[in-house]
Amino acid sequence: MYDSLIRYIQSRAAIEKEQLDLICSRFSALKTKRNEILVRYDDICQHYYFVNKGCIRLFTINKEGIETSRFFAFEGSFGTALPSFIDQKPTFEYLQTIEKSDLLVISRTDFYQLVDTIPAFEMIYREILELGFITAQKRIYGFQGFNALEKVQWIIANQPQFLLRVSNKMAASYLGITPSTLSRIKSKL
Amino acid sequence: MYDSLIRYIQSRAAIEKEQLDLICSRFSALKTKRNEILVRYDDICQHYYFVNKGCIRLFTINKEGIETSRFFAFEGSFGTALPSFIDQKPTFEYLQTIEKSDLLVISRTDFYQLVDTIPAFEMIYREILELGFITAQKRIYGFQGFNALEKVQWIIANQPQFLLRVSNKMAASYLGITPSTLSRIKSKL
DNA sequence: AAAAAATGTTGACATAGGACAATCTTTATA
DNA sequence: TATAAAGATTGTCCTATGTCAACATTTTTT
Repeated sequence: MYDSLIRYIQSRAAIEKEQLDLICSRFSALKTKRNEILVRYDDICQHYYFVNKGCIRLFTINKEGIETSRFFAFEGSFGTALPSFIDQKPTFEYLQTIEKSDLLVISRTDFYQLVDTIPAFEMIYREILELGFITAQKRIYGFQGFNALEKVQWIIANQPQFLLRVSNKMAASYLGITPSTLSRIKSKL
Repeated sequence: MYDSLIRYIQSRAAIEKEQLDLICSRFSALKTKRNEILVRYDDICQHYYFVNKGCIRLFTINKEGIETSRFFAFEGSFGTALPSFIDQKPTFEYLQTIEKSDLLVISRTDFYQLVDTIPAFEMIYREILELGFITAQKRIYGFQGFNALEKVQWIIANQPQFLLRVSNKMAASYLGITPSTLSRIKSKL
């Protein structure tokens, strides 16, 4: 059950077995259905999730009812409504599993307790933040000035599995284009 | 000289005078001219900058010679070419002071040494990353689906001083619109 | 398995904002 | 201070992509 998480940690930091066990002991298993909502608009996010199997999606719904996908975490990666998790303010977004999924969950309290007591875990969190920051930067500046075709080519180059795993509608809303436009572009590739 | 930096740190973490002095001792003063380049395209970023006075800008120039502004740091904040600073890969971007500025500079080596030895400093860096992450998210998702007018309104609401401090050209390239469009919008506000 | 709902595709049309160019204004340089 | 260079503004025109609608396909529910 913890195999993937252990691999994740060991590939990023040298750590003793005892501490690794301590970390794992703070995560519990959670099985979810397709389209199950984990965090709602007004919730304050209290958990960090690790995806063993499936996929979680972070998204918003605006006043016109249009969904915008913000972030996807696939197998072997962490995800949550991070701004709310950090600041403990309402998320103003939704977190869901878009497929039947196996997750590992840790509470915020336990998470920060591990961050504060296990240097290797602190380092891993710092790396998640650094990487998240860099990814966000690339997303902003990669997309700045890109037209629809270039955005699609970018996502194919950077996350080859993305268009295969995610519905057109979700993919389009992630790329900031309409499903019609994405459909037209795909037919010409 | 260190007043602003000390205020920055003390407002974010409880810290003893001794450690505060140690931190300050690792920063040295740097006076720069308007449009002085601090980091070039092929450089690997080796310094973190704190702005006492003036403003630093991070930007790129694409193959057609068009500049895109990525980030601005004004008085009392930190800035650098963070992805390169973190990963020690070429920046592929430029860092400059857009006005005559007074900066404090710390080397990467000293910076990470402070992160690893002074918990309060580690916490501040983590906060910078968390905040940077949140800001980047807001920038992405705030702008996703915004038209030009909404982008301008957003920047006025979120960084009121921005349009006053920064040239039209730089502001437009930050917002991902042309100077013409920005000009037209401002005339209708 | 049938019916209903959601999603995907494709066409016709409309429009926001980019490209380019002509001034005007501010800033830099000699 | 004069001249040159860079930036800002505004007009005209054009294109990428959005909107809306019709139909096709896939998924969900009964």
